[in-house]
Amino acid sequence: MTAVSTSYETPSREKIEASILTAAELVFSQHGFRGASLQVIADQAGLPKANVLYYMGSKQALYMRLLDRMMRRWNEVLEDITPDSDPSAVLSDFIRTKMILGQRYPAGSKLFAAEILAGAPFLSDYLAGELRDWVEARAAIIRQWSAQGKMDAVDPRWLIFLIWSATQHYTEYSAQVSGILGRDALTQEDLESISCFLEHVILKGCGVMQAGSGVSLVDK
Amino acid sequence: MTAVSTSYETPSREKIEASILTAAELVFSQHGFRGASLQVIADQAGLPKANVLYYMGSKQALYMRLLDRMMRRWNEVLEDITPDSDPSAVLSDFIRTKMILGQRYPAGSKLFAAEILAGAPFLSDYLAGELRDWVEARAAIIRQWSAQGKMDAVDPRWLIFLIWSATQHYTEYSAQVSGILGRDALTQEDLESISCFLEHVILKGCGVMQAGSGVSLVDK
DNA sequence: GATTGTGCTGACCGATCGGTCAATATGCAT
DNA sequence: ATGCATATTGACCGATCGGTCAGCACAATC
Repeated sequence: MTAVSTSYETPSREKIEASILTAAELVFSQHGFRGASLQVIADQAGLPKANVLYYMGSKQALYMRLLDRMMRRWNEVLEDITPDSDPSAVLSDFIRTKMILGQRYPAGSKLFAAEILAGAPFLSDYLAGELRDWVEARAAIIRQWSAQGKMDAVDPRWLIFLIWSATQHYTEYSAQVSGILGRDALTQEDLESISCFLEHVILKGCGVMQAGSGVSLVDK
Repeated sequence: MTAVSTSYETPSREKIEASILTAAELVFSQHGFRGASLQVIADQAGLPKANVLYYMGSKQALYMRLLDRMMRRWNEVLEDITPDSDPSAVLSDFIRTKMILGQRYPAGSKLFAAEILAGAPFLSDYLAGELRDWVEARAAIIRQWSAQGKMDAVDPRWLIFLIWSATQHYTEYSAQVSGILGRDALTQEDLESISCFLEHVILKGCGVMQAGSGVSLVDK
Protein backbone atom coordinates (compact mmCIF):
# COMPACT_ATOMS: atom_id res chain seq x y z
CA MET A 1 0.00 0.00 0.00
CA THR A 2 0.96 3.59 -0.58
CA ALA A 3 3.23 2.22 -3.28
CA VAL A 4 4.78 5.00 -5.28
CA SER A 5 6.92 4.49 -8.32
CA THR A 6 10.02 3.65 -6.28
CA SER A 7 10.57 -0.03 -5.68
CA TYR A 8 9.95 -1.41 -2.21
CA GLU A 9 12.57 -4.12 -1.89
CA THR A 10 15.55 -2.21 -3.20
CA PRO A 11 16.87 0.38 -0.73
CA SER A 12 17.40 3.79 -2.20
CA ARG A 13 20.82 4.98 -3.20
CA GLU A 14 20.99 7.28 -0.17
CA LYS A 15 20.32 4.45 2.26
CA ILE A 16 23.00 2.26 0.75
CA GLU A 17 25.53 5.05 0.76
CA ALA A 18 24.67 5.86 4.35
CA SER A 19 25.20 2.25 5.42
CA ILE A 20 28.57 2.17 3.68
CA LEU A 21 29.63 5.44 5.28
CA THR A 22 28.59 4.23 8.71
CA ALA A 23 30.45 0.96 8.33
CA ALA A 24 33.54 2.64 6.90
CA GLU A 25 33.60 5.25 9.64
CA LEU A 26 33.67 2.50 12.24
CA VAL A 27 36.45 0.50 10.59
CA PHE A 28 38.61 3.51 9.67
CA SER A 29 38.24 4.88 13.19
CA GLN A 30 39.66 1.70 14.68
CA HIS A 31 42.47 0.95 12.24
CA GLY A 32 43.24 4.17 10.38
CA PHE A 33 43.44 4.57 6.63
CA ARG A 34 46.11 1.96 5.95
CA GLY A 35 44.90 -0.53 8.53
CA ALA A 36 41.31 -0.59 7.31
CA SER A 37 40.36 -2.96 4.50
CA LEU A 38 37.53 -2.63 2.02
CA GLN A 39 36.58 -6.25 2.59
CA VAL A 40 35.98 -5.65 6.30
CA ILE A 41 34.04 -2.46 5.54
CA ALA A 42 31.91 -4.31 2.99
CA ASP A 43 31.22 -7.14 5.45
CA GLN A 44 30.27 -4.62 8.10
CA ALA A 45 27.86 -2.96 5.67
CA GLY A 46 26.50 -6.31 4.49
CA LEU A 47 27.47 -5.71 0.87
CA PRO A 48 29.87 -7.26 -1.63
CA LYS A 49 33.22 -5.50 -1.80
CA ALA A 50 32.70 -4.58 -5.46
CA ASN A 51 29.50 -2.81 -4.51
CA VAL A 52 31.33 -0.58 -2.06
CA LEU A 53 33.73 0.43 -4.83
CA TYR A 54 30.83 0.93 -7.21
CA TYR A 55 29.34 3.54 -4.88
CA MET A 56 32.49 5.13 -3.51
CA GLY A 57 34.99 4.87 -6.34
CA SER A 58 38.07 4.11 -4.27
CA LYS A 59 39.28 3.61 -0.73
CA GLN A 60 40.79 7.07 -0.68
CA ALA A 61 37.64 8.76 -1.99
CA LEU A 62 35.59 7.00 0.69
CA TYR A 63 38.05 8.05 3.38
CA MET A 64 38.17 11.67 2.27
CA ARG A 65 34.42 11.83 2.11
CA LEU A 66 34.25 10.73 5.75
CA LEU A 67 36.86 13.27 6.79
CA ASP A 68 34.97 16.01 5.04
CA ARG A 69 31.69 15.03 6.65
CA MET A 70 33.26 15.05 10.11
CA MET A 71 34.86 18.43 9.65
CA ARG A 72 31.59 19.95 8.53
CA ARG A 73 29.91 18.58 11.64
CA TRP A 74 32.40 20.46 13.79
CA ASN A 75 31.94 23.72 11.95
CA GLU A 76 28.69 24.36 13.78
CA VAL A 77 30.60 25.02 16.98
CA LEU A 78 31.58 28.37 18.48
CA GLU A 79 30.42 30.32 15.47
CA ASP A 80 28.65 33.12 17.31
CA ILE A 81 31.42 34.62 19.37
CA THR A 82 32.18 38.35 19.62
CA PRO A 83 34.30 40.56 21.88
CA ASP A 84 31.08 41.52 23.64
CA SER A 85 30.06 37.94 24.37
CA ASP A 86 30.07 36.65 27.90
CA PRO A 87 33.18 34.43 28.29
CA SER A 88 31.49 32.35 30.93
CA ALA A 89 28.58 31.47 28.68
CA VAL A 90 30.71 30.98 25.58
CA LEU A 91 33.28 28.72 27.23
CA SER A 92 30.61 26.70 29.01
CA ASP A 93 28.77 26.25 25.76
CA PHE A 94 32.01 25.34 23.99
CA ILE A 95 32.82 22.65 26.55
CA ARG A 96 29.34 21.14 26.62
CA THR A 97 28.89 21.24 22.86
CA LYS A 98 32.22 19.50 22.31
CA MET A 99 31.30 16.81 24.83
CA ILE A 100 27.98 16.25 23.09
CA LEU A 101 29.53 16.15 19.63
CA GLY A 102 32.03 13.54 20.78
CA GLN A 103 29.22 11.41 22.13
CA ARG A 104 27.12 11.87 19.01
CA TYR A 105 29.86 11.02 16.54
CA PRO A 106 32.29 8.70 18.34
CA ALA A 107 33.46 6.92 15.19
CA GLY A 108 33.95 10.15 13.27
CA SER A 109 35.92 11.66 16.14
CA LYS A 110 38.20 8.64 16.32
CA LEU A 111 38.61 8.68 12.57
CA PHE A 112 39.83 12.25 12.81
CA ALA A 113 42.18 11.33 15.65
CA ALA A 114 43.67 8.45 13.65
CA GLU A 115 44.26 10.78 10.72
CA ILE A 116 46.14 13.23 12.95
CA LEU A 117 48.15 10.42 14.53
CA ALA A 118 49.26 9.30 11.08
CA GLY A 119 50.62 12.81 10.52
CA ALA A 120 47.51 14.26 8.85
CA PRO A 121 48.51 13.27 5.29
CA PHE A 122 45.05 14.18 3.98
CA LEU A 123 44.37 17.13 6.27
CA SER A 124 47.57 19.16 6.40
CA ASP A 125 46.15 21.81 4.09
CA TYR A 126 42.98 22.09 6.14
CA LEU A 127 44.89 22.33 9.42
CA ALA A 128 47.27 25.02 8.19
CA GLY A 129 44.47 26.89 6.40
CA GLU A 130 40.84 26.88 7.45
CA LEU A 131 41.33 25.53 10.94
CA ARG A 132 44.26 27.82 11.66
CA ASP A 133 42.18 30.84 10.67
CA TRP A 134 39.34 29.56 12.82
CA VAL A 135 41.63 29.31 15.85
CA GLU A 136 43.30 32.66 15.25
CA ALA A 137 39.95 34.44 14.96
CA ARG A 138 38.73 32.98 18.27
CA ALA A 139 42.09 33.61 19.90
CA ALA A 140 41.91 37.29 18.99
CA ILE A 141 38.53 37.62 20.67
CA ILE A 142 39.67 35.80 23.79
CA ARG A 143 42.65 38.14 24.01
CA GLN A 144 40.22 41.04 24.02
CA TRP A 145 38.33 39.43 26.86
CA SER A 146 41.55 39.25 28.82
CA ALA A 147 42.38 42.87 28.01
CA GLN A 148 38.93 43.87 29.25
CA GLY A 149 39.61 42.12 32.54
CA LYS A 150 36.92 39.54 31.96
CA MET A 151 39.41 36.72 32.53
CA ASP A 152 43.08 35.97 33.18
CA ALA A 153 45.63 36.75 30.49
CA VAL A 154 46.14 33.16 29.40
CA ASP A 155 47.33 32.20 25.95
CA PRO A 156 44.06 31.62 24.08
CA ARG A 157 45.56 28.97 21.81
CA TRP A 158 46.51 26.82 24.78
CA LEU A 159 43.02 27.34 26.17
CA ILE A 160 41.41 26.14 22.95
CA PHE A 161 43.72 23.13 22.83
CA LEU A 162 42.88 22.39 26.45
CA ILE A 163 39.15 22.30 25.80
CA TRP A 164 39.64 20.22 22.68
CA SER A 165 41.83 17.65 24.37
CA ALA A 166 39.87 17.41 27.61
CA THR A 167 36.57 16.80 25.85
CA GLN A 168 37.81 14.61 23.03
CA HIS A 169 39.57 12.39 25.52
CA TYR A 170 36.33 10.75 26.57
CA THR A 171 35.52 9.81 23.00
CA GLU A 172 38.88 8.80 21.62
CA TYR A 173 40.14 7.11 24.78
CA SER A 174 36.80 5.52 25.56
CA ALA A 175 38.48 2.12 25.71
CA GLN A 176 40.87 3.38 28.38
CA VAL A 177 38.23 5.29 30.31
CA SER A 178 35.90 2.30 30.29
CA GLY A 179 38.63 -0.06 31.42
CA ILE A 180 39.59 2.16 34.32
CA LEU A 181 36.06 2.97 35.43
CA GLY A 182 35.02 -0.65 35.07
CA ARG A 183 32.04 0.07 32.86
CA ASP A 184 31.24 -0.72 29.27
CA ALA A 185 30.34 2.87 28.50
CA LEU A 186 29.87 6.24 30.14
CA THR A 187 26.45 6.85 31.60
CA GLN A 188 24.47 10.04 31.22
CA GLU A 189 25.37 10.85 34.82
CA ASP A 190 29.07 10.43 34.03
CA LEU A 191 28.81 12.85 31.14
CA GLU A 192 27.01 15.44 33.24
CA SER A 193 29.55 15.02 36.03
CA ILE A 194 32.47 15.39 33.63
CA SER A 195 30.96 18.43 31.95
CA CYS A 196 30.44 20.13 35.29
CA PHE A 197 33.97 19.29 36.36
CA LEU A 198 35.52 20.71 33.21
CA GLU A 199 33.35 23.80 33.39
CA HIS A 200 34.35 24.33 37.01
CA VAL A 201 38.08 23.82 36.53
CA ILE A 202 38.54 25.63 33.25
CA LEU A 203 36.38 28.66 33.99
CA LYS A 204 37.72 29.05 37.50
CA GLY A 205 41.24 28.29 36.30
CA CYS A 206 41.05 31.05 33.70
CA GLY A 207 39.61 33.50 36.19
CA VAL A 208 36.44 33.90 34.19
CA MET A 209 33.99 36.25 35.88
CA GLN A 210 30.59 34.66 36.23
CA ALA A 211 27.90 36.86 34.78
CA GLY A 212 25.38 37.80 37.45
CA SER A 213 27.79 37.34 40.32
CA GLY A 214 30.91 38.96 41.71
CA VAL A 215 31.70 42.27 40.06
CA SER A 216 28.50 43.12 38.32
CA LEU A 217 25.29 42.18 40.10
CA VAL A 218 22.84 44.12 38.05
CA ASP A 219 19.87 41.90 38.58
CA LYS A 220 18.49 38.44 38.05
CA MET B 1 93.36 0.24 18.50
CA THR B 2 91.83 -0.73 21.80
CA ALA B 3 90.41 -3.69 19.96
CA VAL B 4 88.72 -6.05 22.36
CA SER B 5 87.30 -9.40 21.40
CA THR B 6 84.08 -7.92 20.02
CA SER B 7 84.05 -7.30 16.32
CA TYR B 8 84.01 -3.75 15.04
CA GLU B 9 81.94 -3.97 11.89
CA THR B 10 79.10 -6.10 13.20
CA PRO B 11 76.82 -4.20 15.57
CA SER B 12 76.00 -6.01 18.76
CA ARG B 13 72.70 -7.74 19.24
CA GLU B 14 71.49 -4.96 21.51
CA LYS B 15 72.16 -2.29 18.91
CA ILE B 16 70.32 -4.19 16.22
CA GLU B 17 67.35 -4.82 18.45
CA ALA B 18 67.31 -1.18 19.46
CA SER B 19 67.29 -0.03 15.85
CA ILE B 20 64.42 -2.39 15.07
CA LEU B 21 62.45 -1.19 18.08
CA THR B 22 62.99 2.44 17.17
CA ALA B 23 61.92 1.89 13.58
CA ALA B 24 58.92 -0.20 14.59
CA GLU B 25 57.80 2.33 17.19
CA LEU B 26 57.74 5.02 14.51
CA VAL B 27 55.80 2.97 11.98
CA PHE B 28 53.32 1.50 14.47
CA SER B 29 52.72 4.95 15.96
CA GLN B 30 51.67 6.31 12.59
CA HIS B 31 49.59 3.44 11.25
CA GLY B 32 48.62 1.27 14.21
CA PHE B 33 49.07 -2.47 14.49
CA ARG B 34 47.15 -3.47 11.39
CA GLY B 35 48.28 -0.59 9.24
CA ALA B 36 51.97 -1.11 9.88
CA SER B 37 53.91 -3.54 7.69
CA LEU B 38 57.06 -5.45 8.54
CA GLN B 39 58.55 -4.50 5.19
CA VAL B 40 58.28 -0.80 5.97
CA ILE B 41 59.69 -1.35 9.46
CA ALA B 42 62.59 -3.33 8.04
CA ASP B 43 63.33 -0.65 5.44
CA GLN B 44 63.22 2.00 8.15
CA ALA B 45 65.70 0.00 10.22
CA GLY B 46 67.89 -0.73 7.19
CA LEU B 47 67.56 -4.49 7.52
CA PRO B 48 66.02 -7.31 5.47
CA LYS B 49 62.53 -8.22 6.54
CA ALA B 50 63.57 -11.76 7.45
CA ASN B 51 66.12 -10.36 9.86
CA VAL B 52 63.45 -8.41 11.72
CA LEU B 53 61.47 -11.60 12.17
CA TYR B 54 64.61 -13.45 13.26
CA TYR B 55 65.09 -11.00 16.13
CA MET B 56 61.49 -10.33 17.06
CA GLY B 57 59.70 -13.57 16.25
CA SER B 58 56.48 -12.10 14.92
CA LYS B 59 54.73 -8.81 14.25
CA GLN B 60 52.59 -9.28 17.34
CA ALA B 61 55.56 -10.04 19.60
CA LEU B 62 57.34 -6.94 18.34
CA TYR B 63 54.24 -4.84 18.93
CA MET B 64 53.64 -6.14 22.42
CA ARG B 65 57.25 -5.57 23.35
CA LEU B 66 56.90 -1.93 22.36
CA LEU B 67 53.68 -1.56 24.34
CA ASP B 68 55.33 -3.09 27.38
CA ARG B 69 58.34 -0.81 27.11
CA MET B 70 56.15 2.28 26.86
CA MET B 71 54.05 1.32 29.86
CA ARG B 72 57.14 0.77 31.98
CA ARG B 73 58.38 4.23 31.03
CA TRP B 74 55.19 5.73 32.41
CA ASN B 75 55.37 3.83 35.66
CA GLU B 76 58.00 6.21 36.98
CA VAL B 77 55.38 8.93 37.30
CA LEU B 78 53.50 10.00 40.42
CA GLU B 79 54.87 7.16 42.51
CA ASP B 80 55.66 9.12 45.65
CA ILE B 81 52.30 10.52 46.61
CA THR B 82 50.79 10.39 50.11
CA PRO B 83 47.88 12.06 51.90
CA ASP B 84 50.45 14.36 53.53
CA SER B 85 51.96 15.47 50.22
CA ASP B 86 51.48 19.00 49.04
CA PRO B 87 48.86 18.92 46.26
CA SER B 88 50.36 21.95 44.61
CA ALA B 89 53.78 20.36 44.28
CA VAL B 90 52.45 16.96 43.31
CA LEU B 91 50.08 18.21 40.63
CA SER B 92 52.68 20.59 39.23
CA ASP B 93 55.18 17.76 39.07
CA PHE B 94 52.58 15.49 37.49
CA ILE B 95 51.82 17.99 34.75
CA ARG B 96 55.43 18.82 33.96
CA THR B 97 56.60 15.22 34.07
CA LYS B 98 53.85 14.15 31.69
CA MET B 99 54.75 16.95 29.29
CA ILE B 100 58.40 15.92 29.36
CA LEU B 101 57.61 12.23 28.87
CA GLY B 102 55.48 13.05 25.87
CA GLN B 103 58.32 15.04 24.34
CA ARG B 104 60.88 12.36 25.17
CA TYR B 105 58.89 9.47 23.72
CA PRO B 106 56.66 10.89 20.99
CA ALA B 107 56.51 7.69 18.97
CA GLY B 108 55.80 5.55 22.00
CA SER B 109 53.04 7.88 23.14
CA LYS B 110 51.40 7.80 19.74
CA LEU B 111 51.75 4.03 19.62
CA PHE B 112 49.83 3.82 22.86
CA ALA B 113 47.19 6.20 21.54
CA ALA B 114 46.70 4.14 18.40
CA GLU B 115 46.27 1.02 20.51
CA ILE B 116 43.55 2.69 22.57
CA LEU B 117 41.86 4.03 19.44
CA ALA B 118 41.69 0.50 18.07
CA GLY B 119 39.81 -0.53 21.21
CA ALA B 120 42.86 -1.65 23.22
CA PRO B 121 42.79 -5.28 22.00
CA PHE B 122 46.20 -5.95 23.54
CA LEU B 123 45.83 -3.75 26.62
CA SER B 124 42.34 -4.36 27.97
CA ASP B 125 43.65 -6.50 30.81
CA TYR B 126 46.24 -3.91 31.75
CA LEU B 127 43.71 -1.07 31.67
CA ALA B 128 41.15 -2.88 33.79
CA GLY B 129 43.82 -4.21 36.16
CA GLU B 130 47.11 -2.49 36.89
CA LEU B 131 46.19 0.92 35.54
CA ARG B 132 42.80 0.92 37.21
CA ASP B 133 44.41 0.16 40.57
CA TRP B 134 46.96 2.90 39.94
CA VAL B 135 44.21 5.43 39.29
CA GLU B 136 42.08 4.33 42.22
CA ALA B 137 45.01 4.59 44.64
CA ARG B 138 45.79 8.16 43.52
CA ALA B 139 42.13 9.05 43.50
CA ALA B 140 41.78 7.97 47.11
CA ILE B 141 44.62 10.25 48.15
CA ILE B 142 43.26 13.20 46.19
CA ARG B 143 39.91 12.70 47.92
CA GLN B 144 41.68 13.00 51.24
CA TRP B 145 43.23 16.26 50.10
CA SER B 146 39.78 17.55 49.31
CA ALA B 147 38.45 16.37 52.67
CA GLN B 148 41.34 18.20 54.37
CA GLY B 149 40.36 21.39 52.60
CA LYS B 150 43.54 21.50 50.57
CA MET B 151 41.58 21.75 47.34
CA ASP B 152 38.07 21.73 45.89
CA ALA B 153 36.00 18.56 46.08
CA VAL B 154 36.42 17.61 42.44
CA ASP B 155 36.16 14.05 41.18
CA PRO B 156 39.80 12.89 41.22
CA ARG B 157 39.32 10.55 38.28
CA TRP B 158 38.21 13.39 36.06
CA LEU B 159 41.18 15.38 37.27
CA ILE B 160 43.61 12.60 36.37
CA PHE B 161 41.99 12.23 32.96
CA LEU B 162 42.21 15.99 32.45
CA ILE B 163 45.94 16.06 33.12
CA TRP B 164 46.50 13.03 30.91
CA SER B 165 44.55 14.43 28.01
CA ALA B 166 45.83 18.00 28.23
CA THR B 167 49.48 16.94 28.23
CA GLN B 168 49.27 14.07 25.78
CA HIS B 169 47.50 16.30 23.32
CA TYR B 170 50.72 18.06 22.37
CA THR B 171 52.39 14.76 21.55
CA GLU B 172 49.64 12.83 19.86
CA TYR B 173 48.12 15.77 18.01
CA SER B 174 51.48 17.30 17.15
CA ALA B 175 50.49 17.31 13.48
CA GLN B 176 47.42 19.39 14.28
CA VAL B 177 49.20 21.69 16.72
CA SER B 178 52.02 22.29 14.26
CA GLY B 179 49.63 22.99 11.43
CA ILE B 180 47.70 25.53 13.46
CA LEU B 181 50.70 27.26 14.98
CA GLY B 182 52.46 27.31 11.62
CA ARG B 183 55.64 25.68 12.88
CA ASP B 184 57.28 22.37 12.21
CA ALA B 185 57.61 21.57 15.89
CA LEU B 186 57.08 23.06 19.32
CA THR B 187 59.96 25.12 20.63
CA GLN B 188 61.33 24.95 24.15
CA GLU B 189 59.58 28.24 24.84
CA ASP B 190 56.27 26.78 23.68
CA LEU B 191 56.64 23.86 26.04
CA GLU B 192 57.44 26.09 28.98
CA SER B 193 54.53 28.36 28.11
CA ILE B 194 52.13 25.42 27.84
CA SER B 195 53.34 23.89 31.09
CA CYS B 196 52.83 27.15 32.94
CA PHE B 197 49.39 27.58 31.43
CA LEU B 198 48.27 24.10 32.43
CA GLU B 199 49.72 24.52 35.90
CA HIS B 200 47.93 27.84 36.30
CA VAL B 201 44.54 26.69 35.05
CA ILE B 202 44.41 23.27 36.66
CA LEU B 203 45.75 24.24 40.08
CA LYS B 204 43.67 27.39 40.27
CA GLY B 205 40.68 25.59 38.79
CA CYS B 206 40.86 22.91 41.48
CA GLY B 207 41.28 25.48 44.21
CA VAL B 208 44.64 24.09 45.23
CA MET B 209 46.21 26.08 48.05
CA GLN B 210 49.70 27.18 47.14
CA ALA B 211 52.18 26.13 49.80
CA GLY B 212 53.86 29.19 51.28
CA SER B 213 51.00 31.54 50.47
CA GLY B 214 47.45 32.18 51.53
CA VAL B 215 46.37 30.12 54.52
CA SER B 216 49.62 28.91 55.98
CA LEU B 217 52.59 31.25 55.77
CA VAL B 218 54.90 29.48 58.16
CA ASP B 219 58.11 30.50 56.52
CA LYS B 220 60.19 30.20 53.37
C1' DG C 1 9.85 -7.63 -28.10
C1' DA C 2 13.98 -5.34 -28.91
C1' DT C 3 16.93 -1.68 -27.01
C1' DT C 4 19.02 0.96 -23.62
C1' DG C 5 20.78 2.45 -19.15
C1' DT C 6 21.63 1.51 -14.44
C1' DG C 7 22.55 -1.47 -10.49
C1' DC C 8 25.08 -5.09 -9.16
C1' DT C 9 28.72 -8.73 -8.37
C1' DG C 10 31.69 -13.06 -9.09
C1' DA C 11 35.92 -13.68 -10.89
C1' DC C 12 40.10 -12.10 -11.54
C1' DC C 13 44.60 -9.02 -11.55
C1' DG C 14 49.25 -7.69 -9.82
C1' DA C 15 51.04 -6.19 -5.46
C1' DT C 16 51.79 -6.78 -0.83
C1' DC C 17 50.81 -9.03 3.54
C1' DG C 18 53.02 -11.99 7.70
C1' DG C 19 55.68 -15.79 8.09
C1' DT C 20 58.80 -20.08 6.91
C1' DC C 21 62.85 -22.27 5.49
C1' DA C 22 66.91 -23.88 3.38
C1' DA C 23 71.29 -22.25 2.31
C1' DT C 24 75.02 -19.65 3.41
C1' DA C 25 78.16 -16.83 6.22
C1' DT C 26 80.41 -15.93 10.39
C1' DG C 27 82.65 -16.40 15.09
C1' DC C 28 84.80 -19.18 18.32
C1' DA C 29 86.47 -23.10 20.96
C1' DT C 30 88.91 -27.15 20.11
C1' DA D 1 91.60 -27.57 10.05
C1' DT D 2 87.34 -29.06 12.28
C1' DG D 3 82.97 -28.76 14.38
C1' DC D 4 79.23 -26.38 16.23
C1' DA D 5 76.21 -22.50 17.33
C1' DT D 6 74.64 -18.35 15.91
C1' DA D 7 73.57 -14.76 12.37
C1' DT D 8 71.84 -13.65 7.98
C1' DT D 9 68.87 -13.49 3.97
C1' DG D 10 66.94 -14.64 -0.79
C1' DA D 11 63.31 -17.21 -2.21
C1' DC D 12 59.12 -18.70 -1.50
C1' DC D 13 54.23 -19.76 0.67
C1' DG D 14 49.15 -19.01 1.07
C1' DA D 15 46.29 -15.16 2.24
C1' DT D 16 44.73 -10.72 1.60
C1' DC D 17 45.22 -6.12 -0.33
C1' DG D 18 42.85 -2.29 -3.60
C1' DG D 19 40.97 -2.21 -7.86
C1' DT D 20 39.09 -3.75 -12.69
C1' DC D 21 35.89 -5.76 -15.67
C1' DA D 22 32.79 -8.62 -18.14
C1' DG D 23 28.43 -10.07 -17.69
C1' DC D 24 23.86 -10.63 -15.60
C1' DA D 25 19.25 -8.63 -13.70
C1' DC D 26 15.83 -5.53 -14.36
C1' DA D 27 12.99 -1.52 -15.23
C1' DA D 28 11.98 2.07 -18.58
C1' DT D 29 11.69 3.53 -23.41
C1' DC D 30 10.70 2.96 -28.11
